[in-house]
Amino acid sequence: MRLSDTIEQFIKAMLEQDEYDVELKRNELAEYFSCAPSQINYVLSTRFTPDHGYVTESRRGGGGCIRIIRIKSSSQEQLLYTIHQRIGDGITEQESARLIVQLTERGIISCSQAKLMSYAISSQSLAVPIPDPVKDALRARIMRSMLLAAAQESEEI
Amino acid sequence: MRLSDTIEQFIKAMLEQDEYDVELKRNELAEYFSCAPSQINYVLSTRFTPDHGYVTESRRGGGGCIRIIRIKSSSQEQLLYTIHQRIGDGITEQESARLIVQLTERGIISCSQAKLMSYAISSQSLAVPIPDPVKDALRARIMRSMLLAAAQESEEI
DNA sequence: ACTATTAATGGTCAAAGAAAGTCAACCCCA
DNA sequence: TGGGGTTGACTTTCTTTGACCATTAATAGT
Repeated sequence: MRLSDTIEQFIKAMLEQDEYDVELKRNELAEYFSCAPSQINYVLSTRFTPDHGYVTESRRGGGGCIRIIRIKSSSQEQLLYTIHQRIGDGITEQESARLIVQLTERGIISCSQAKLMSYAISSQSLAVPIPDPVKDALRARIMRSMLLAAAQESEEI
Repeated sequence: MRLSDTIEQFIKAMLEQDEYDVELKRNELAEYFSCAPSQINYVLSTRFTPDHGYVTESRRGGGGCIRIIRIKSSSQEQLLYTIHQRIGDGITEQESARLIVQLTERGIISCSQAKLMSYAISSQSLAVPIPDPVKDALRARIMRSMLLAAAQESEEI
């Protein structure tokens, strides 16, 4: 079995117990598996991405660590996945607005969240000198991030 | 846990009780935590700045001490306005993070809103090929928009 | 009283240390 | 033989410490 797979399973086992999230030391884990620390990054970036239903955070420096948060597989996550598909590499303001309305109507996100999202990706917000295609790409990224944040929220209840 | 974090929490716990401000002896505190006195300065300068919602004063010489004051805001609208002013033409991810934490701690925005904002202006979101200064400008615009949205929310209550 | 000295504080800054991130080269097997 | 897996050199970020500096209160000397 590949080392990466072993590490992946190890982390998933940790998440089984802790349920919601897990904190780990990159160097300790690398030591434990006798591999290069960057191997851990590889595992995270190939198996613990939002697409896989996870978000990661980290801190450098003394006492630093990596935190892996699982987004529960619920109807929310399914929806997020779908939306993920719908957003793609770029999205216009109108398309975003439509998505936001739909999500609100289905009660997946709150009105407060909807408003924040709309404002965040409004043309007002993005009124900086960059080409339109880049703006659409940017809007897509911001939307994805915000939906991820919302997904985490809906799970913490 | 990091020493700095421990000291930060210790000070915040003191502030909880006294509500408004706290006076402490740098050397005593350093002694208590068995660290270099300058560690206290580090904690103050990284976690108790005006950006974090605090100001500090100090007096040297015999009987000298450090005073940490929590900036009190007259009203939510006032604070939102102030912060709005503080954003200017550009803002980094870290500065934004500080603002968001401050607003959350004061109960002006919810955790849900805070998370959404953090994610919206994360470097992840803004990972498109544009120069850093433009990113900072963009982040400023998005932050302003989102704060505006939040302000409208809190008005409606 | 007035000044000089000393002791008691806190401040600054740069270097060392302790993580994690990045990236490109290599490795290997289906 | 091409794409996923592995490694290590280099970078970035955050923390901790210590040597040296600045200021002030207390005290000693006149």
